[in-house]
Amino acid sequence: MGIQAGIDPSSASPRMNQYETGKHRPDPKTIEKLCEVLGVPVAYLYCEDDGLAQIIEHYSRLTKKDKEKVLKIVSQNAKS
Amino acid sequence: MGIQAGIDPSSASPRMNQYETGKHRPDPKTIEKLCEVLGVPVAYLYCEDDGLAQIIEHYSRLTKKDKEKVLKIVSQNAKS
DNA sequence: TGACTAAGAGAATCTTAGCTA
DNA sequence: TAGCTAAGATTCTCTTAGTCA
Repeated sequence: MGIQAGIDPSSASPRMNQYETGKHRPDPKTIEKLCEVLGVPVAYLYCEDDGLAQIIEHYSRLTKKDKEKVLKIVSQNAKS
Repeated sequence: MGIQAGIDPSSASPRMNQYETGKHRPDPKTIEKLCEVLGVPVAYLYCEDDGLAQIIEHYSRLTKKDKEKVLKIVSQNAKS
């Protein structure tokens, strides 16, 4: 289709292969939609560090208290 | 220049304006280079949540013990 | 049938040239 | 001079058509 109004199922297979082989990357709009469907923040896909990836994946589901705990650890360490 | 072999200083000004006005976004290679220069992980730029952004910004500088503490909080909460 | 690839179409950014305060 | 914009050149992805196991 001419106008890009969503993800076209008929070309999903070639695109996935192009991503996997490294020939192309998904463009930003596609990345956003993938993340919506997957229920993860966009930042998650740009993460090389596995530990950081876990944090990003679960951060939004943390309780307020646990978010505070994490931020405290991070900001205390940032001072030094 | 024909070949894209880096960030061209002579067109930096229009590009920054195009990013600021929302007319264009930086392409992925440019984003990577910007993050190298800024010393932040790529994921940092894709972060809407300020708390999470702080975590990403400082995570790589945490001590091993503090990384473990953070991961513990995240994984405990993920179970429920 | 499903996984994968090549090549052209289409859409996005980058560059140049020029305008505005 | 610095900041900003328009439009074409360039580069990249997406689609189609087709091959291969």
